[in-house]
Amino acid sequence: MALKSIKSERRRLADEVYEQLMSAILSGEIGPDDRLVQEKLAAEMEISRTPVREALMRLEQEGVLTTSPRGGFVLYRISEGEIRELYQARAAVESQAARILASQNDGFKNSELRATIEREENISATSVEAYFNANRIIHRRFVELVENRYLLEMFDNIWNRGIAFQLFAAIEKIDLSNSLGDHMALVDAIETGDKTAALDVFIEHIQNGFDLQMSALG
Amino acid sequence: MALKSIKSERRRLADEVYEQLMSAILSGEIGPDDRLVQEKLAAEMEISRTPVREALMRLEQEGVLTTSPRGGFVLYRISEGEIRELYQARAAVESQAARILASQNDGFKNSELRATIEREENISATSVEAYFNANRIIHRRFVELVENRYLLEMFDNIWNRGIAFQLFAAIEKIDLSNSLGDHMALVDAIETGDKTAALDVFIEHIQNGFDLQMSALG
DNA sequence: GGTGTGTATACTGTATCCAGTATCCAAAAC
DNA sequence: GTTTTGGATACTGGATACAGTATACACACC
Repeated sequence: MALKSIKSERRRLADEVYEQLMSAILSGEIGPDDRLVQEKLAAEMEISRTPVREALMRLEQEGVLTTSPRGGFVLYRISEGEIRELYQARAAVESQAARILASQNDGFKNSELRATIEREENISATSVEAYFNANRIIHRRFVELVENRYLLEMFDNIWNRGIAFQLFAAIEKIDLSNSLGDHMALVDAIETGDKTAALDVFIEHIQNGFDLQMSALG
Repeated sequence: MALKSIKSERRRLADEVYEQLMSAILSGEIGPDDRLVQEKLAAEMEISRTPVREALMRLEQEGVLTTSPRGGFVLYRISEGEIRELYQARAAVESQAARILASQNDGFKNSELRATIEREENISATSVEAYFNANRIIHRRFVELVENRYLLEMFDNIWNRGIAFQLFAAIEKIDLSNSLGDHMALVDAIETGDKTAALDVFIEHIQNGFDLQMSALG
């Protein structure tokens, strides 16, 4: 007899709320002009304010939301300077991931990366979110393969902050089809086994993304 | 008439609790065998459970605490594998900081770094915490000077996780007096303006710390 | 003595309640 | 018409109340 544990890791209601809000933000259902008020949300979801409050505060702490002076929470409006900082932080995490992958130079991981890129860039998506997601999945895969929970956590943390504006995709979507070569080139660099080269290529790739972003914003 | 704003940025009670707990952990007042129970803490601090709960959950989310099966929270016991990951994450953040500082090669910042190292290593401290703190301040200064809030946030996040074990100081304290040269060498590398060299030196420095840590544990 | 079962206890998550504070609006004063 | 000001309103943070669940302990049974 081998019964499976049923308890499915004690889920808090707040987590549910958190996820719902996150996906509503990602899908654009919640926009920059929406004010999120505890009471309203609680009523809508037919639960009490307590778990809603928790979820909102967590999103605030993560930099996705901010308190509005009129009460309630709104999407955090990132400044131009912060965008630069965010890209720098991204570079730190992802380039270090690349460096590690290069030093491992694991054939299986490399082909896994290529497969992911292939798969995600072949999606026939038209919406911005779809592009954002594809790009995110590709970049995330590099970090996942390092098998370092903290790096991955930092990665998610950074990308979540850009979520409301699809920051890291706003431009890349324009020519995502062209960028296939770019992403593959990242794997190429890793495959040389040259740590420094791999790191540099990543930093450059991200720098390019930043430049495009900036020129797009004006 | 120029009156100063009085409102002193709306402080939440939960923040107070958070800080008290954090410093109690840092000072060792709260040890690995202590169980933190909402009701008890609330009673002790003479407030309700609500803000206590918030603070505890925040510490849990940050990886400092974890829920005990018997209820309550306890210090998160980091595994050996996680220590490796944590050092890797540190390397990502701090080496990228070094890279940026090298590219700026700002004389003022460099001397600021030297001053900090000088100051902190001259403390005549005997306690582990004091050493931990000095080391933390030194390393933090590098990241601060990059003026990137996300990098700094990641730095704090990482170091907070090691807090309960004074992870990053456990060894360095042994020969902190010898390590003055080491830290100064970091600045030297930055001062060459060679981005890659600066990055590599940092990675190596952190790697050394990890090796020492491991040999001490194992 | 060891093993299983029922019951008390401890502690949590969620709901509700209460009090304070900031915002908004509209009427009064200039 | 503009500014001041009193008061209603909206919303939050914190306290309290409630109910469910997991752990621990003691007693019964073999």
